Amino acid sequence: MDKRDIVERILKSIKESKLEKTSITKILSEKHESPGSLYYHFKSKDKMYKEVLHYSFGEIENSLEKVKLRKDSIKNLYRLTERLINFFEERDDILLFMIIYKGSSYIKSKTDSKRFLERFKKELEKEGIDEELTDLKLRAFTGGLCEILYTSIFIHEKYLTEKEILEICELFWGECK
Amino acid sequence: MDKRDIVERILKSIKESKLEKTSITKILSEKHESPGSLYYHFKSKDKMYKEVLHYSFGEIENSLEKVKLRKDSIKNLYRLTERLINFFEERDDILLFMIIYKGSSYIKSKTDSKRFLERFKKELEKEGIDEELTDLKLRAFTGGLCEILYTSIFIHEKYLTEKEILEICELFWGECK
DNA sequence: GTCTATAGAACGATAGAC
DNA sequence: GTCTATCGTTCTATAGAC
Repeated sequence: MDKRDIVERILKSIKESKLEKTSITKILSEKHESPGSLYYHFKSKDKMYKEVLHYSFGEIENSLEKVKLRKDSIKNLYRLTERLINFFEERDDILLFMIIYKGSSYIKSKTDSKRFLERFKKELEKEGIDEELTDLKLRAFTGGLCEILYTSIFIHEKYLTEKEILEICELFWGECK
Repeated sequence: MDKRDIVERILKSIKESKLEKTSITKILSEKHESPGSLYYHFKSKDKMYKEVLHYSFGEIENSLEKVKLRKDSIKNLYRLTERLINFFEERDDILLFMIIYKGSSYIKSKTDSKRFLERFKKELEKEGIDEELTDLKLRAFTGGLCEILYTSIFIHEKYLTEKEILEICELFWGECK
């Protein structure tokens, strides 16, 4: 058992049992382990959840960093969006956590600093849109995308079609010339 | 104490203490009441949360119903959006609940039937957009709007400016001619 | 319809052996 | 680094008096 293992188990448990029913007792009892070993790695449940948040943001960033960007800006936004969608469809546990973590008492910090959005931001800056509008757009994008993916994956239980992905891109980034 | 009172107290507690720390014991102890009276009104915590969801959707619907619609469609979408924003700024407890309820184990139903979106849908239909795209747009709108409002109200602790509201409308509904 | 009292389970966290 | 055992608290829910 290591930190990463604990974080992954918390994500799994949240997806299956939601926030209130995700407990230390529970994630241990599955594999008949003991709390002692868990508290060796983390001092408290607070610290565990903070690590879950940090890990989740990190995974998204890592995934986006693999996208090779070119010089023509709009296509870059399309590529980044596509990758983000693929990531969340693979890691629907992280998707759910991204949506609901604001409701957890274990994450008290008011920061919502989504560093992974920086890559999108840089592309938008190339187009010369003023910063305030860019931020608004990016918040609309993350919120909107998460809601769309949540409904598709968890309610309708299917992935987005290529057509839908294209429509999302056009909605937020404009038409691809 | 009646059903509505209990629901309001749960919303208040979630806003202040988040999901895991919102308990029957807690919402009672504030006013030194007893669990007996609470369980007279609701059979279980599940039922209470279901009522919170139902009540929250209802409040949004009631608020939107007061918007007088005219024949020119785009302005109607603007008016509805403005009212929705005003509502959520007044009822930030309901806003938070709308965002995070998916993470609660007490709300097991997979329905996300947001009836309050029907009013927006009808306006979009007038423009002759196909239904699939309309649904996508509406999901993007709700998710995006909630994320924007969450960041503004809970992180930056301020309301949206008129300019920002206009930009949101333009982003989702196109320019107002 | 609200109270007191309490059952019975689950929780987070710790101490100390190995 | 993982184990067993357990402390003290809090939880949902119920029974029965008023």
